[in-house]
Order: sequence, then C-alpha cells, then structure tokens
Amino acid sequence: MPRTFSDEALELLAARFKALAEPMRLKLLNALRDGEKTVTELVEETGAGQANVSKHLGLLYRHRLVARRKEGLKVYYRIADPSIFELCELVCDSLEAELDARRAALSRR
Amino acid sequence: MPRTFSDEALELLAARFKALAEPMRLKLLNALRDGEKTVTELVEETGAGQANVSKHLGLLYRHRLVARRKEGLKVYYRIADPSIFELCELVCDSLEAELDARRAALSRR
DNA sequence: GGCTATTTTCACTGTATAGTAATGTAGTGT
DNA sequence: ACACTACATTACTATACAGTGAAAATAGCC
Repeated sequence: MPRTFSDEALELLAARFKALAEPMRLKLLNALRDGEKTVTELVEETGAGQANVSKHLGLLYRHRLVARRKEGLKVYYRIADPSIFELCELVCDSLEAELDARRAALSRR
Repeated sequence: MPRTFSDEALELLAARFKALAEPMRLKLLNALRDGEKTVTELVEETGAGQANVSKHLGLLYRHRLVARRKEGLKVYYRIADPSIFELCELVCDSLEAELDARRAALSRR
C-alpha cells in the first residue's frame, strides 16, 4: 500500500536527497562509518580543503544526518541517521542492475 | 558487513541522488505509480510547463529511472526502477523520526 | 594578557541547472 | 501539400551552491 505524498512531503524528500547528492558529502558520511572523527581527521582522510569539509559537515548537521560533540578544541562528528547506509545499499543494488542491463544490451547487438 | 565505496561509486551514488533531488521529478515519478502516462497527462497532473516536464522526463530517462514507449504521437512514460519507492519510504520514515525528535526537543524546554 | 590550535564564517568565482518561451520535429488527418 | 497535435530541443535568465583563501570566532595553554 503506497504512501501518498503531499507536495510538502515531496519538498522534504527532495531536500534530503539533495543533501546526499554530493560525492564529497557521501565521502564524509562513509568516513564516519567506523566511528566519530574530528574535522581535521576528515580533512586528512578526504583530501579536501578544511573550509570545504566544515561547510559540508555543517550542512549535514543541519539536515540531522550527522551529530557533533565538542571536546576541548576539537569537534567530533558522527553519523546521526544510520538509515543513510541502507539507502546507499539500495541505490547501489539498483545501479549494479542498471549496469548489468547496459552491458547485456551492448553484447546483444 | 558494510560495502566499501570507491570514489567512482560515490560519484554514481551522488548522481542518482541528484536525479531524485528535485520535487518536480519526484512528483512525476509519484504520478507514474499507477501506471504509464503520456507527457500531456503528466503536464496536466503536475501543473508544470510542458517543456519543463519534458526536460525532467528526459533526465529521468537518461538515468534509467523511467522507460518510454512511443505510440503514434504520444509517448508513454513508466517507472523503470521500482526501488525508487522503497527509497522514498525509507527517507520518509527517517524524516518522520527527525520531526518527532525536533518536536520532542521543543516541548522539553 | 598574548599565543596557538581547531573550527566556523565570509567573500568571491565558477559551474550547474530549474523554469520558460520560442522553435524544431515527428506523426496524423484533411 | 497543409494544418494540427504531441513532444523534444534550444536559448535564455535567474538562482543555488561547490570550492577556495582569508578573516573571525572559540577554546585551551603559557
């Protein structure tokens, strides 16, 4: 039984997808899979600029996708919504199926 | 056991999320839940401009999220990847949980 | 108070894209 | 051939935002 989506619901849905629609943000989320990390650690791990990482983390935080904890000078970020990874798995499955289909379409001609 | 995501995988993932990160496109996909429809029908149902609908459908088509079938003058679009709706359900659940949390946070102070 | 380390914010540039109007294209009927 | 319909494409404007470097905030140390 499909849920019915109001216009506002669609806006919220789109906003969340938009928050996930950036490779850098996915990279950050992925880096947080094995536990909380500081901004500096994330900068090192991703190779991105520090201001850039901070901005992306801020956005993820506003979307409640990550949470943060301040300890002295450092700020530790962590995943706040583990359902993200289910999402990614689902999409990956679908992407693989799509690639398989394209491959099959190629070899068929 | 978490899947490991390469940089390319993250790009592909982000690209798919981006395709879903537009309320109008979600509206179109939602409108296609109950079966295939023509562009004109979708224009009427969404209230958007024809060129706009056509462009969005083209993008969804390139992403293999919808398929199309030409019959005379009309083009019938349909959902090509039903996993989209699982995605939306997942995100909606998460959004509801988030809203509940915010509500609770408000009443607590 | 200064001094350093960590993170955020600001100002800017470039790029991508949503929406729209006009034009193009293909099929249908006369 | 002409006109009409359905859809796609083009050209344009406006807006959003990623990335970057510099300045500003924040917190600990001497």
